[in-house]
Amino acid sequence: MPRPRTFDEQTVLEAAVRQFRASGYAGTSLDDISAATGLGRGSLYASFGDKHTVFIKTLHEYVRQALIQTHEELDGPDDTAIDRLHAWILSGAGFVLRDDERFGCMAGKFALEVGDHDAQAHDVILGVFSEQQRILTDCVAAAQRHGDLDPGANGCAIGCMILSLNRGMDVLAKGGIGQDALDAAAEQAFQGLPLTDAYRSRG
Amino acid sequence: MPRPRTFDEQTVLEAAVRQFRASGYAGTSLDDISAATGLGRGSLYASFGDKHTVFIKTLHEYVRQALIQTHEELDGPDDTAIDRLHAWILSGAGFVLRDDERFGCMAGKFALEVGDHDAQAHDVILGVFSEQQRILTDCVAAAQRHGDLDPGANGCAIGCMILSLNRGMDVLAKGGIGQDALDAAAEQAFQGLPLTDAYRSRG
DNA sequence: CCGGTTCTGTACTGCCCCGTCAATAACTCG
DNA sequence: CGAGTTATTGACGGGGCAGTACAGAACCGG
Repeated sequence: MPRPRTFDEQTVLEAAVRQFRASGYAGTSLDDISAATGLGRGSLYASFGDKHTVFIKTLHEYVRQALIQTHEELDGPDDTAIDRLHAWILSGAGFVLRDDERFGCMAGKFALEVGDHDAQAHDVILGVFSEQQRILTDCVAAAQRHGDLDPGANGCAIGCMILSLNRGMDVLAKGGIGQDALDAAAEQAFQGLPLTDAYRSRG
Repeated sequence: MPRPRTFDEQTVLEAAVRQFRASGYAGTSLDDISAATGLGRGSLYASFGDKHTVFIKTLHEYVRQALIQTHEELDGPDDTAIDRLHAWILSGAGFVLRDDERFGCMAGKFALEVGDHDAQAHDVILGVFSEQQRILTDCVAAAQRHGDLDPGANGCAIGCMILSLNRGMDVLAKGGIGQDALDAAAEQAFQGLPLTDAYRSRG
């Protein structure tokens, strides 16, 4: 009975994510989204609502994928938890540069652009930051259980510190600070964790 | 002979800085700037050029003031260098919240918004980040001279790490992460510096 | 008091943008 | 094969935007 859609909702959202990440919220017009997704303006409105609704949906889509990725990178057995943390900290340095299209973290970008005056976006962004911090804290706890990190350390503070560092590296990388400096800073931060003698003598 | 200006260039630039920080580049119209500064559009064009020129000038103005402030906070005698570093790291946590108008670092904001496709802005931003990193590195060196930090440590990496952490805290604070968590993360980062036994036993 | 020079405000133009609407196309069930 | 339902397209209107142009106001030396 009904005419079927000719587009895949997921694909459209991913294109919209790229567009918003490239141009920001205020800098992206509906025509841009229309061009990026291949959908006409009418179809966009019919299927996704107005510009702000599209934006929130793309933000949700990004968060969904980002959290999947963060889980993949940090969840795992206790005995390699410290290695996962190490890799994650270092990866932050090259995140912007490795990324195919040189985007940084979308949540970070929009925390600064619309975090103040867009309550819906703020909620989504706070959600992803909180969850990433939680995943990091879990990974720290795993490393503590395995005896690689001081069991008396404040895992929550360490998680927040690592997350903060990663977001900051996005900013500096976008600002033009070189990868060498960021790599050295990341390694410095890792060495500053309360690593146990057991880990240091082994590593 | 000529009719004198009724505005102070500095004051106008400061108002423009506030406006751009509040709304971003794409989100700020010339009417917004006109309203914020009290100048008509004609005066703006005659005195400051077009929108992008105004923006670059405001960015320069911000950078000028930010670097003055960073010098004030970090320059000083060797024996209190470690305390200045400590205070600076902790202050990053409350930067956004302490700030009267809850802005974060302007350079960080625009590194993410226009860093990719605005070469002039990129240069200014890279300049302030590089200089802040240098000031931090100098302060680290001072603390090393005084025996509070391991003299073998890589001061440049530490400076970059601290700067990265500060920019990241702006992002997380804007994203809604609470000040308590950020304070704890900042203290964690400071304790992770290669502090000497001499400092720890004293402090 | 007056003229020249500079500043200031407003009105204007052309463009883009958001959101909507009506007409058209595609599909499936009967 | 036709009718009803839904997707899609392209065009339209109201509004805001950047940048310009022009007329008037303010000032100061003579």
